[in-house]
Formats: sequence, C-alpha cells, structure tokens
Amino acid sequence: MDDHQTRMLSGLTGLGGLGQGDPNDPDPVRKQQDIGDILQQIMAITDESLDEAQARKHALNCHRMKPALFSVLCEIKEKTVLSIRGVQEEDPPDPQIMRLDNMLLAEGVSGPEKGGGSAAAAAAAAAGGSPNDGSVEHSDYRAKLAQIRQIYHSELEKYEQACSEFTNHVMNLLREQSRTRPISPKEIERMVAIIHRKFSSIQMQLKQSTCEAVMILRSRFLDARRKRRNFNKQATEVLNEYFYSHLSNPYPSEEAKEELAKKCGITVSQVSNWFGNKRIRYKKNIGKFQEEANLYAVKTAVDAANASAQASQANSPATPNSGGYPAPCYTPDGRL
DNA sequence: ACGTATGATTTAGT
DNA sequence: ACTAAATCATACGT
Repeated sequence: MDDHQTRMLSGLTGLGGLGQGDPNDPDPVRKQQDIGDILQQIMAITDESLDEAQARKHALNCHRMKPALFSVLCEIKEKTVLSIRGVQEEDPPDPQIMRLDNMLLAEGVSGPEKGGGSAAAAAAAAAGGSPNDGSVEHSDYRAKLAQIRQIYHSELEKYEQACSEFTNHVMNLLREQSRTRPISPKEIERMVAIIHRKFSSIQMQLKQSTCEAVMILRSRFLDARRKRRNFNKQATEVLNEYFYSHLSNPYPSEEAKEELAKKCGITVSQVSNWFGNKRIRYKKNIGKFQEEANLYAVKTAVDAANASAQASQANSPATPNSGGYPAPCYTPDGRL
C-alpha cells in the first residue's frame, strides 16, 4: 500500500514541468491540448503504477528477506497489541434497534410473509377496540402496508448485499496483507464486527423511517375516527330506548352495557362512548331532544302495554300525543 | 358545498 | 376506573 502511494507521488512529480509551463500563454487552444496531454499521461501513469505495484508485490513476496521482515513485524506487533486489546468494545444489543425491530415485527412488516393481515387486524383492535367489519377499510391499509413492507425488504436486502460485499472485500484484502504482515484471524473478526456495526447503524435509519411510515399509515387508516360509521338504526333504537327509559339515571352498569353491546352488535366501550355522548348532548340541549324523548317514551309505553295486554285482544293504543308531553328531564323516578 | 349529526379521542376531575 | 366536557374528524342530509 505504502510503496504504491509513494510511487504514485513520484510519478506525479514528474508532471511538474508540464503543469506550470507557459503561465501567460495567450493561445487557449494550445492550453486545452496541454491539459489533454496531462490527463492522458495521468491515466497512463495510473495504469502503469498498478502493474508496477503488482510486480513489486510479487517481488516483495518472493524476497529472500521477507521471512525476516515478517518476524520483525510480529515482534513489533506483540509489543503493541496489548494496548489494542484493552479497546475491545462489546456490542450489547442496541436498545434502540431492538425497539424498532419489535415494532416492525408487531406491525407485520418484518414478520412472516402472510401474517401481515392478522397482525394488522390485531393492531387495529388494540388501537381502537372496534371490530366493526373493517375488511373493506383494511384492504387499502393492507395494500399500503405491503408496499412499505416490500420497499423495506428490498432495501434491507440491498444493505445486506452491500455489507457482505464490503466485508468480503476487506477480508480478502486483509488475508492478502497477512502474507506480508501478521494479522490474526481475531483481528479480521474484529474488523468484520466493526463493518457490521457501521452497516447496522445505517440499517437503523431504514428501520426508523419505515417505522415512521407505518405510524403515519396507521394514524391515517386505522384511527377509528377517520373510519367512523354510524351505528345501524336498530342499534341506535336499542340504545335510545335504554337511555330514555332510564333518563333519571342513564348510567348502565357493566352488565347492562354488555347486554346492550350484544344486542347492538358493538363493543362495550362503544356503548360507553354512546352514553357519554348522549348524556352530555342531551343535557346541553334538552329542548332539541324532546321529540325524540317523547317518541321513545311512547314506544316503551306501547311495548309495555302490548306485553301486558298480549292476552286481551282488541287493544289498540292511541297514537302518540305529540303536543303537550312534558319535557323529559332527569327525574328521581326513572319511569315516565 | 355546507351545516349538522355522530362516534371516538383527549383532558381533567373525582 | 369512570365520567363530563371539549374537541376531532368523519358521515350524512340538504
């Protein structure tokens, strides 16, 4: 390596005369030609030196003094290697990269090939707790996730390839050099480890940006607010029925919530949300809900009447009196 | 296109 | 843990 460089330098110094000749040359055409000449010479020199280097290397390897030189280098190394020994840094698994890996695995980006769907669904359930259909909504999401996944993997492969290529190159270089200077396998190992560390730090950037992309995608597609669907009419009816028949205390117990959820085909937390929204909105503007309240009050009354008078025929309940029904409110008595 | 309705989330208090 | 209240972001009716 060193002899190569020195020869390069010495070769270039030979150019000195050409480079600085005729500083005041008025002819630009000739100048250009000079530059062309110089370039050509430089190219020739590099070629020449490479060949020459090869020859020199060979000569050095076959030199009769080479074994002596080698042993001298070994001795020198033995004296200095102790100081290097101390600088052996263990590489503990980087917590940062562990975190990213875990997340990518959880999101189904780096996991098994077709597990993406279920993983995404699980993530969705964990995020919002809304298992409402979603197969249509998630198809778009899954497509995008697959896209990210593909990019991630191809990039990862590229990195891996570059890494192994570079590692191979360095290893070959070191092995070749080990003919002229002492290099222990352990040192090569160490070098490889260093290279891998460098590359893994690059990989981390890839992982980080992938994670970011997934997060954005998730917030864009899986955030339940963005995919809000109104409950179906029947579910709303069931909920309203309960609400208006428990107006004095519209706080369903856990069991009641569970039952309502079952009846409506929604989750318990959705029932909770509904009641939370309903309570605050009802309270905020009772007048606006009067009509609805009357409707459900009558409905439940009719139902009750029907239930009790099921045996007795010819029971036709009067149509709702939409006029003078008292404004519903939180009364101590739940029944209206 | 726009205003209202509505389900979900966030914040803060208990 | 549960709720009220405010807020968000979409759905829906006009």
